[in-house]
Amino acid sequence: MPDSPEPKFRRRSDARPDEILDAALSEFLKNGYARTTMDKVARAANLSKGAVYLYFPSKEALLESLVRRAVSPMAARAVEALQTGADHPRETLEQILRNVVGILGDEKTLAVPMLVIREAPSVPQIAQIYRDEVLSQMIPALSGMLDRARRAGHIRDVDPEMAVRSIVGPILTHVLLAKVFGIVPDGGLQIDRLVETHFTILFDGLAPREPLT
Amino acid sequence: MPDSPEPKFRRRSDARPDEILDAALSEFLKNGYARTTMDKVARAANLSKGAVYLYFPSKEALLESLVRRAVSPMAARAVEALQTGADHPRETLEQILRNVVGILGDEKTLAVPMLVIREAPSVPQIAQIYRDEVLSQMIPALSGMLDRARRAGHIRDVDPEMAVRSIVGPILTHVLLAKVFGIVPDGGLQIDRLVETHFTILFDGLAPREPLT
Amino acid sequence: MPDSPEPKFRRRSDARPDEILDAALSEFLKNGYARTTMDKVARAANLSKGAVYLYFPSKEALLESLVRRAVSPMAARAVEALQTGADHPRETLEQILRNVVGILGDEKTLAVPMLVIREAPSVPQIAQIYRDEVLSQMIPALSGMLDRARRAGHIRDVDPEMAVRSIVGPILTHVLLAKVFGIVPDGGLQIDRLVETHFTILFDGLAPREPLT
Amino acid sequence: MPDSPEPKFRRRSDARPDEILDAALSEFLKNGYARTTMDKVARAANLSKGAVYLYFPSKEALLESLVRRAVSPMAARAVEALQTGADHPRETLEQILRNVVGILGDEKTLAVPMLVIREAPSVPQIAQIYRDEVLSQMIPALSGMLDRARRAGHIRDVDPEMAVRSIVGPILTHVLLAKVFGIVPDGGLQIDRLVETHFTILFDGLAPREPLT
DNA sequence: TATGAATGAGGGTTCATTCAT
DNA sequence: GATGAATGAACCCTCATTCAT
Repeated sequence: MPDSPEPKFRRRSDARPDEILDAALSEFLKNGYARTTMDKVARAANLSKGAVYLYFPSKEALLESLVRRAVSPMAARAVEALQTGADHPRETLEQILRNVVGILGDEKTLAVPMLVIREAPSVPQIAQIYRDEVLSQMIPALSGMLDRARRAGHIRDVDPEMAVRSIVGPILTHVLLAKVFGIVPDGGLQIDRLVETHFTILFDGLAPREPLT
Repeated sequence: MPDSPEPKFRRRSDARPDEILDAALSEFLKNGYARTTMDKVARAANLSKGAVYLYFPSKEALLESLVRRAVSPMAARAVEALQTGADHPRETLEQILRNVVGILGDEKTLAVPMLVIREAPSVPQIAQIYRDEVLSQMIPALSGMLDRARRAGHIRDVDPEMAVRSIVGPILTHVLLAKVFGIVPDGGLQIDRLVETHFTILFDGLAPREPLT
Repeated sequence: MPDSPEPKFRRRSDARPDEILDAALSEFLKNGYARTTMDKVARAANLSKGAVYLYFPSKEALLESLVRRAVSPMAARAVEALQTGADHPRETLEQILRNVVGILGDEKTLAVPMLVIREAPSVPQIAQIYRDEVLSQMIPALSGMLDRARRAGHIRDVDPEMAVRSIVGPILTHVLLAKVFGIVPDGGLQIDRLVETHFTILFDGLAPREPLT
Repeated sequence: MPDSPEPKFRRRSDARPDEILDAALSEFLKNGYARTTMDKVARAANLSKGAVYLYFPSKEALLESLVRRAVSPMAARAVEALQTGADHPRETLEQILRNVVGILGDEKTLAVPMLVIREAPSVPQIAQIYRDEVLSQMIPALSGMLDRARRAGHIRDVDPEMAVRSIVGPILTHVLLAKVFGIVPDGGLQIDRLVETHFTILFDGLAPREPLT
């Protein structure tokens, strides 16, 4: 990126807002929303503090835009998940989880949910956005699918609403342990190992085939 | 007008620090660490702003102490879990999870982990404390127990380290959905419904006894 | 005021708010409300910026308090004016005007109305306060008195509401010319000369006793 | 999409500065000088922010030019007033006051003096301009005329310099009450009613022809 | 021990002004 | 001439921390 000698004024970047959001996301993740100054965000985007306000009216708007930007593709995935393999059992779930796992590989996509979890209590709007745009679509899609699978006899008779927690919980936990507490298995995140174990348990349970106890 | 109906001799008590921590926890929970002023904490503890500094040298020390205080009993439970039902399978896990679930009912105990998750990235000490004092004991205890159970043939051949995520994940997720996003099943948290479903899946899996696929 | 060596913390001045208001008034008059920074006000009151906010929640509150403080004694005078010499003519007016003129001598009392005139368009509250607390009492009092005097035959048949403008107008103009434009008669404000001329014209008019034209 | 219905050849006109001044005046009136941004002025003149700086070097220059522009015709009127009705009494004054009253009807002409009164203390230049170009001509003209009238026996023996305050004061007051405080007689400004009362008092005084007191 | 007035270092935001295009 | 993105200096206000009492 060899700008000749620090061009003081870059020109017409329609990309500006996105650049700023990227910078903001990175800074917010590093120190949290409250501890991040607009100046830091600006500098991370190679801009002056004032310039950020040409694109976003406030710090909160920055956070909100950040979430909104990430939410659209997620909503799309949710709808997709809803429409695919209607009442197939294992394959559908596997596909959905592969999707979810794909997210984990992409730092930037993962970053937003992490941010939302952290900041939701102080900035309820973003919790609401996330809930309305992502969760309120994803969760019913999942539990709906589980319910259909259950009625079709593909899975056992479980409470679909709660079963959803069993499906996403282990993965969420794995990520939280790693990102928040730095608890990572030897040799990296090892998502594959996680997913394999998760699936084994999810479908077949821990109990041996011939119940012992 | 020194309020006469107040207890006659002011307890110069050693309870002061604890009262302050209680107040701090309650305020931090309401608005998050960053948005809570020392003055609010002080007033919630029926003290003046300056007095808080007689017991804690800084706001961050308050947070750290808060975590440290909550961590001791948790560590104890972890050790306990480690020692009880050595290699029994289902019963031990059930007992442990009942323990965990007990925590969920207690707002105050739950509050600290929530706080840690939120503030960990900006205040690495508390993440460290929590990891060292709680997680680093609890997780190996769990996975060790799983490993023993596996070797004894009580459970199937799964990766113990990952299986831990499957055990606590659904519960953690349930709580996060509720506390962060306000996603609560009709009729309240319904921990019992959660646990029942969780156990069914955890031990027996989703797949019907006579595998279909 | 010999403070030994700059006592960093002065103690418990119930006079603080008044000191701050005095400082604010002086600064506002010098440069106008908008151009005066809170820091300047604070320094003029020998305080730090933050300390001002212990007494007044905002810059606007400062201005408003300023006006309110000045308005109370004025309202009192208005009531007084209303009650004195019911329908006497010349003497009453003379007394009232002497009152008004007394104000002109006191820089601090005069300062507030000047401030209000300047800032009213940008801070409508203070215009409202001044109108409600002072003018709405003073003007009807004056015109009421004129009306009674007229009915009693003590003055000629003039429109009382408009005549009020003729009574206070010359004095207000004299002050505005001096304070705003620096147009002062040789030898100072010379209020006496003003009042004498004003009264001559007010009661007897410019026209010679035996009309010439 | 260069708006086609717009006039075909953009007037690169010399009218630009005047348009900008018109816009500035209108905006300054609405919110005061300090609260008006250059951007608002520019937009009100259908220009970009930067373009305003092609015509005026600073915001203050805008204000100063505004005053200067308004001052020329006023000075002309003053001179006119000075030369017409040399030593006639009532008629001359009446004519002059009609002139002044004419100004009151024109919001735009009135606006500048109002602006000057507000901003004078912080922008001494404009006070000076106004004083030098308008008041320093108008006041001596008036008092000179009064002096001549007095010596000719057309009016009584009053101090001409102070009598000037009696002439313009009531009108100025009427306008200030209305514009600053919103104190307007029922049914509008009613300048005619004001002038009639003012003249009656100015020439004949309040006292009954046969003095009572 | 306890108070709370006071400090002072920012933080978010605004806006006059500049300048590459 | 004209634009509008960009700057940067303040400004208002907050709040953790200090300290005389």
